[in-house]
Amino acid sequence: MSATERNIEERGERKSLNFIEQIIEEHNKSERFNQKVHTRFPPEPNGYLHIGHAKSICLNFGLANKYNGKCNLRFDDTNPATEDVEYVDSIREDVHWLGFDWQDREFYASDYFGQLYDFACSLIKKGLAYVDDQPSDEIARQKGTPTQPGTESPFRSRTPEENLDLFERMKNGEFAEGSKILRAKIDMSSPNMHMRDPAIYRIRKTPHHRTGGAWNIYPMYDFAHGLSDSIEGITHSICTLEFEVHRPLYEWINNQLVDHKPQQIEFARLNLSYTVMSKRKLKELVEGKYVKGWDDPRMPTICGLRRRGYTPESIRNFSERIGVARRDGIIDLALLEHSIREDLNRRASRVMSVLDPLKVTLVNYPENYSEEVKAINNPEDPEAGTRNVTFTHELYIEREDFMENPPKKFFRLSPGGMVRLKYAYIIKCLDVVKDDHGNIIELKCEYIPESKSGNDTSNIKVKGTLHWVSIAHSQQIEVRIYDRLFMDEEPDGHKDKDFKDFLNPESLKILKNCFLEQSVNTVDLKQRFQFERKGYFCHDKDSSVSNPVFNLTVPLRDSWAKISGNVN
RNA sequence: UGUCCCAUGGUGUAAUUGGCAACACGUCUGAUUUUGGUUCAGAAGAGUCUAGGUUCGACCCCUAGUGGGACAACCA
Repeated sequence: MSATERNIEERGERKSLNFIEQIIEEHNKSERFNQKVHTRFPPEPNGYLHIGHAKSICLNFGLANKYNGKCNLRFDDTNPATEDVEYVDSIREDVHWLGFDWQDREFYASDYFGQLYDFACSLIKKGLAYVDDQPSDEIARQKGTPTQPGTESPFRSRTPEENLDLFERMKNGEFAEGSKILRAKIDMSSPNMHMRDPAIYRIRKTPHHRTGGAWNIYPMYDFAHGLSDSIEGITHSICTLEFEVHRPLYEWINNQLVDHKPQQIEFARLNLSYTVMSKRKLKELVEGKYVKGWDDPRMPTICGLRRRGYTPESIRNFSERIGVARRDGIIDLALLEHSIREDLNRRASRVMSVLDPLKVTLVNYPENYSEEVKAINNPEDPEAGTRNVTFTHELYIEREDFMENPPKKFFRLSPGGMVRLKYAYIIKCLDVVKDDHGNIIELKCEYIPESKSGNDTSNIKVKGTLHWVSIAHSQQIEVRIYDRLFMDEEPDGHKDKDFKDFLNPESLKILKNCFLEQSVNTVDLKQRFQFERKGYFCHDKDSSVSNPVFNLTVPLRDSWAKISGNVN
């Protein structure tokens, strides 16, 4: 656990409990679950996990951890038509990567298909479930509307014997998909639509990714979920707000069939500004090639954030900070960015890289000479030590660090102006070289020999310090600059517009002419870097030996951008 | 013309009913700084959706209203 996490936790323990913790502590007082806390994270393996899932994962595992309980990983795989092992693997990887361990408790709703079938039979025997032969559209019609009661199915009064027989034959594959369905017999006039004889088992002849062709019928979510929770001894079944209206059904089913009855608790799902979070929309972005895949660094998926350079710790801190409640809202993306900056500031090695090079020639520095200057790897961490960087008469600086006609508060390089090259010398700009089109292509500068970092006797005070690389001692790299994927705070919050209308055309900029100091070995890189004065970067999997690629994780805060009006 | 949930600075969360409200992010000042980063010091910003009620006392309890959300998949 990090110092930040500990601080947050201590603050939390000293102060208030979130509403779920309050419920748990009430249960502990009343001994409802014998002081036990057992949660589960129940993804459906039909898509990749995103930052919203991370909130749920941190919540479920975090609560278990806090109350000395356990948290299971359970795949809610009751719909073979949409699910796949590809997703199972990615989910497993993502939960692990986030830092959580479910030990030997990796379960699948499909593990319980046998038991679930038996439970359905008992429901039938109790006269609380029946097989309906009507087509789905007819059943839907009879459901009524939220304001009008439904009507009862003509098959509602079949005898348990007949239902049992029919249900068994459904299982045996005697009937076509959609021709019959098992429904719970509850109340067609309930104000809660979910209580109007909900479907609990349907015929599906699609092979299941785990049970293969063993089953011709599959339980519906409402039937399988609560019973799976009960089977696993879950005490607190935490889910998002949209399941709130399912809670009466969740409880009805468990009340009919089992002794151990978990408590379902709903919380508001995470919404992040400038992004979309629904699986459907993320899938649309991937399939429509608006992004390069589920792990595109612009995606809010766990794998996308990972590739972007986010650390598990930063995501855990983020979920701690956003809290948990029952009202929906939108979290400011700035909070996520703050979390990763905070983490990377502490641990990322600083290196110098020029992303938009402008050549600087030091006219008074010997041509065939070079010196090694000492650079600090991480000012936040003395243990990180130092490294040497080579200094010569031909350098690159950042193009934006020079202005021919600078505004007042610009304290970088300009004609006649002086600036320090970090860890090296102060230089003075003597001349601006332009091409035929008037573009600046080079600066002729002189260096001040007495100004060398470490033993500066020049007595010159400069306001700016620039990063740089020696042209002869740098390596060319590709840098991918990412910005928010959407230009609107709530891209899916406009009734008359498609969320894709707000796609940011500049969400990815590929810079191929960047130069990185030689000290960095760009082969087989796992660590994250701060490119001085620019931001945090990580090595991308698209890298090759001849073309190293770095992703921008997040830029440094930039108060100059605010002053100069170049705010993102 | 229904049922249920929600409502606290810009954003997100707090506040054993009992000191006109705290924390984080964001914003703004200033200091430090060989990263316009970090750090440090400070500031602005809500009187808790509205109206009643209970109470000596309400962000908190009750009622009504308003606003937002959820609910009619053989999805989860």
